[in-house]
Amino acid sequence: MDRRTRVRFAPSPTGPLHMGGVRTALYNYLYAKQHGGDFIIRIEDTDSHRFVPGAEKYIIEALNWCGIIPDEGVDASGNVVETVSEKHPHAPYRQSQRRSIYRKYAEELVGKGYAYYAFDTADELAAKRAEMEAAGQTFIYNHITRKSLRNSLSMPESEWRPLLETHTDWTIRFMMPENRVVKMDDLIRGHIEVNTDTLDDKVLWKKADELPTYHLANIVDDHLMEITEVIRGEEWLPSLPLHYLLYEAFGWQDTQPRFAHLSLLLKPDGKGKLSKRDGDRLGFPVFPLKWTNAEGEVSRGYREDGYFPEAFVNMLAMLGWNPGDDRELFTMDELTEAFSLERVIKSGARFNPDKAKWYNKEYLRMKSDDELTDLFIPVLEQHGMQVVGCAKCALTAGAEVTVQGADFTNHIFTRDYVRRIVSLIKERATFVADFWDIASYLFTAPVSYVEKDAAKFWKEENYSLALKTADFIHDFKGEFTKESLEGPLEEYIRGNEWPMGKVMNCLRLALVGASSGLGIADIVTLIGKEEFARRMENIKSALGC
RNA sequence: GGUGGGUUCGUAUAACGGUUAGUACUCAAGAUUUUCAUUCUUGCAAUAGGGGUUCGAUUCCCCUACCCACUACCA
Repeated sequence: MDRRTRVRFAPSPTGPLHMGGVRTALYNYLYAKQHGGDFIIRIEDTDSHRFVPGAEKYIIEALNWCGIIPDEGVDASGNVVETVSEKHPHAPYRQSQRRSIYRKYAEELVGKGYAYYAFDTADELAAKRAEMEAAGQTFIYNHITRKSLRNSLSMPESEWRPLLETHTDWTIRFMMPENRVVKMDDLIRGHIEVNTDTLDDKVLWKKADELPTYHLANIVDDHLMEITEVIRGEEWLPSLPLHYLLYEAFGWQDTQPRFAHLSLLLKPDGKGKLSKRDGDRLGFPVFPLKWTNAEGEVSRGYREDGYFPEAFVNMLAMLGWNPGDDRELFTMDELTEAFSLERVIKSGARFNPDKAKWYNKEYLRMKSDDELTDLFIPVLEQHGMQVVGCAKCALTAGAEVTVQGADFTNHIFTRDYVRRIVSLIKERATFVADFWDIASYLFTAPVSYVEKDAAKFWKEENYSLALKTADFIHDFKGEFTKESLEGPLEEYIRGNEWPMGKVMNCLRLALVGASSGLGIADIVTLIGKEEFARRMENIKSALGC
């Protein structure tokens, strides 16, 4: 009764982990941490036909990026553990490497009369299914049909026993009891009852691959690994009765885990569950990390799109769960503290890309200027800018001593210059990459002027005043900082009774190339008088005066 | 078709059986600002439908509608 809490995330390496899968892993992780228990990773690769190279690595890397670190099943260098150790007592954690242990459990069920050998080929069954469907009926392999099919129940032992050796693709099927009501409890959905007559005799083990199917492997491993709660997707709810019956057949009811089935993530619009196509269609990632498939098709990832993992995780956590009050921003530790399966929503949650962006924006403004500067520097370098005065940057010899803040002709800037800009623009951005779009004019002079804005402001009655204002700024004798310039500048324009908006926007046009951006005092003190003068000359020759 | 699950503003969600049905995102308007953005204020907008039970139902029960999942020797 006082068992240590142990939960597991058991993905199938058939492709990149979908954000819904990340959420399932997250809820498992939060549950484990909250109860001071273990979070285990197990790779369910019993279907060799659907194996995708690289998928396993992707899944672990994705979880790692999200801060969802397994206690067991994956080692410190991110590899799935294959050999038993104190920390990983249930190795291997890949079902394909556990194949030897499943057959005996399947045979045990046959011996106890809970399962039987079946010799029908997949083709035969498919034909039968098609035949009955054509007649408007549904084929189910169950207590009614199994008598007329080829198996150890319908054939005499003398006939089927030799087939075990000669036949290469027989299976072991679970013998679903007749007309029994299975009573189940789900931590999220409550009590559920299902009559076994609606269920079929599921394949538990297949000779052709010498491997179990999901159902058997899952139950055996959950039992062996002492799993206490199974938190998984809603698509498993229909097989819950089978799983209950399997625990019963093995006599493992005492340690049977409790189950919680999570609802699915739905498309932002229309009907159905969220798919990769929705992301392509509506312009958002559905995968945590970028993924390139065998055909070379690339799927974008939240990481590459510039999302912070904390924001992504926070957003996912709130999709189908809430703390019961109005709080929306949570660190992983706070989520661990507040999480509860009781407050997980039963209905499907429609994913909202706008909300995901909002989360990132919130996290971006919580970051320190230094941290954001570090992230912005690579973006600047991609745009051909060079930043000096930081360990990470490639330093041109002597550059640090010669550059005073900004060198526009050589595109060299000090880290401090970048940091000052970051602190001014961080509230305007959703992603770090936005910084460039917002502030490129602080690194390189505008090469064109937005036509609409130019037409609106660059008129003689305005720019004649702006030119005089530019002279005033140029001749300003005080300390050339925003703080000391701003007041006198405003005073100067107001004192002359000039239209503030028009004058400022003419200057802004020259400095930014558009009528948007930071305050004029901010811009000129940042770029310096020299660059300011150059940009005034540029606009005069470009637009005339 | 069968079985199971689900249904509160456009979206995510809150509401011991008693609230003017709250909050956030989006959107719109206004204020502030030298522009843009930010910020602030305000607004738009929901209990799927029908029956019960009850003094009283978003909440409990039933029916209908709609949505989703499952219905493989895939997970």
